[in-house]
Amino acid sequence: MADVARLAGVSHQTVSRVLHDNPNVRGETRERVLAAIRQLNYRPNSMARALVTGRSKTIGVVSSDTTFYGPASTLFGIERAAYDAGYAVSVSSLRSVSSRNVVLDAIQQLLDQGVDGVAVIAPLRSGVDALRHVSPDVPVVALEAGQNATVPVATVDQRAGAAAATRHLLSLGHKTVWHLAGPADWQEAEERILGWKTALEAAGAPVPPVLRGDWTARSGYELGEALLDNDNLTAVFVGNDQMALGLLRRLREAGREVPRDISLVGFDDIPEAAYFTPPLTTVRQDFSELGRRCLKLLLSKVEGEEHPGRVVVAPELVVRESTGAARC
Amino acid sequence: MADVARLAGVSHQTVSRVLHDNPNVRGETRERVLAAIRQLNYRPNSMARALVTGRSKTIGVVSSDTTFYGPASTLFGIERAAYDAGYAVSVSSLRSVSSRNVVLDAIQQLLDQGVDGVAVIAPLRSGVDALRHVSPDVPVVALEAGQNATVPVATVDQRAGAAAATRHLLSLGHKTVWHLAGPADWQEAEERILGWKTALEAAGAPVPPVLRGDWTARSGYELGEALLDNDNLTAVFVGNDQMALGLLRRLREAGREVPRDISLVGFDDIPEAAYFTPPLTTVRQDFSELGRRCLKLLLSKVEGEEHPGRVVVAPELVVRESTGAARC
DNA sequence: TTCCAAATTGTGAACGTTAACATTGGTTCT
DNA sequence: AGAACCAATGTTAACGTTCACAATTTGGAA
Repeated sequence: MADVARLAGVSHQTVSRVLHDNPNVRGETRERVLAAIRQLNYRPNSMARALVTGRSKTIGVVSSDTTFYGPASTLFGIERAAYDAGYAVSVSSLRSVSSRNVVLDAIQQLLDQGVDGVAVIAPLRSGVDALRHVSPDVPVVALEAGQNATVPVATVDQRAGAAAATRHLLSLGHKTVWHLAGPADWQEAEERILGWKTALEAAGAPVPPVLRGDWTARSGYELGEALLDNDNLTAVFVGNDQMALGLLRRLREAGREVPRDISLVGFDDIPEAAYFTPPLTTVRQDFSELGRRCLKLLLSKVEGEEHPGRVVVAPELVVRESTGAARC
Repeated sequence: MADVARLAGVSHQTVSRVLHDNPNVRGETRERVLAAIRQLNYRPNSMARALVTGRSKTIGVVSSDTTFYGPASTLFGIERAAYDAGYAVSVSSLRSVSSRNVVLDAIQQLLDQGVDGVAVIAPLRSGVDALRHVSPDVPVVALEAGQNATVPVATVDQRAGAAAATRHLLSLGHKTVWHLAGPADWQEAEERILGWKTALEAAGAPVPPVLRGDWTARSGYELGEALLDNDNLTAVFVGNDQMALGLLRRLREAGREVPRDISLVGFDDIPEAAYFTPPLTTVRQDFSELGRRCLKLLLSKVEGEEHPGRVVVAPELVVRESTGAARC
């Protein structure tokens, strides 16, 4: 910067002013500085800037498992939103969310690293619990966390999605809908159970016991066993598309045809869902929108502005061919 | 830091020395400083440190499409390796790799942001081409780039994987193997074609024309059409698992059974592959290993050390139920 | 004791930027 | 004409580290 100033015959401060589009610079001077910048191929040093301003224009994202479709898409959504807002993104993925300290440590590490704020993709209960221990003045927002979080939350309305899926099946004439849920410590799994149960009760339908999977296709396959024992089974709302895939496979092996014998609804709308056999009816989450809203929330918290404690994105039921009318 | 020094009754430099485990500090002094650090809950400012050392202990990753399984896993692999090496990771995902400037701009932006080095997940030809224009002294390594790159490359041996898949099918008695490839501008797609073709030629089998998909299940489904026209078709090596899924669906619709009528091999081993109908034989890539090797390569380039221009990770054929002996 | 080397600690100046205030010169107003 | 302002620019001091030395203390050997 000193070099640029010297070449342009001005002080470093004037260079700084040109860089910041400060209006109090004569047009001719500005041109001279700009020319010097180009000639020397000068790039501002963001570290020095961050050091003096206390702002790094970087946000941190701590994510549990970036190989799952949901977290990965969420991360991607945040990244795009951040880029558009002129922010860089630093990620920290946890190998396990076992102890609550893991989450807190990751946040602290990101903060030490100089990020302006942190978004925590905390689909697990334990992760949400950890957030209870961050002091309210550190700029942290959570994604996919439940109601009772102490930090601002951006989330897709899981309950509404589950309810829509359940109502869809009921409206096709099914007497009731079984539910193959995700692991108990996943917040989303609980929300989906709640939405499913509420919809069932509202329709006066019996509420079957909840089956627990672990989101993998394998668990969907294995839980198919328990489901098959039951012979008045005609409709299943599955907690995510992968498990639905596993279940689909198990049902086929058992000679049950979808949707003729059994109707299935998944959750997530992974890109492959439209190519399952049969194409899967599922609930789509808009991760781009979620990322945008999350970032907006985070930045307003960084700026210390007024902000809502919770933003909610609506999911969308995508009807394909895995659901059909109940057999009489 | 000044506060810590004051509280411990030493100079700031001594605090710095304690922080760096410098041996020339008396044990008792070290304890006093450590106590002060704890008491004040002091955290070193990484910006200030980076400013003076010129090292930020951060690497950048530019990635094309983090929603595809390959790039996402690669990113995750790098992140883990970086974490273990004490490095933070800053990501920059491109919405499109259309123009070559997009890649260069992303690299420059990361560099401006202060990263020590950049790993480019550049599966597209255009991305690789862009790398030709980065000067050899900027610490950049590419992943999944081809042979003719001018920067160091870490990659999975696509050719070996494709050859293994093809040989597996030939060994089951199939007269030849068709190939459903990825888009022409994807480096990996070309490498897989090359491996497939080489294996075919080595076995003296005829080489059918290459079919081009775009990695999505949809394209696999649609290209099934062209494949079905051909009636001496018994084996297909598909460029990735998603397309295999789509093809699987198309074959089922056409009444062709897998593996009885047609054998299929995919590529990637996505978590769902084991739960396709039937479970998919595929080629697994070890992304953790790739991430580790890539990081090692990048860091040695950052340090200006001696390093190999190219590291290669071996893939692994995973045999499941989508492949069987050719019908006589 | 006396002195030298090693071990320990301290000092001042960087790193590259922005913030706050000071200075200059030219207008405008009275 | 003089004061008072405004626009344009410059000056100095931070920000929180590390680096290169300088200064002090310590422990033995002479």
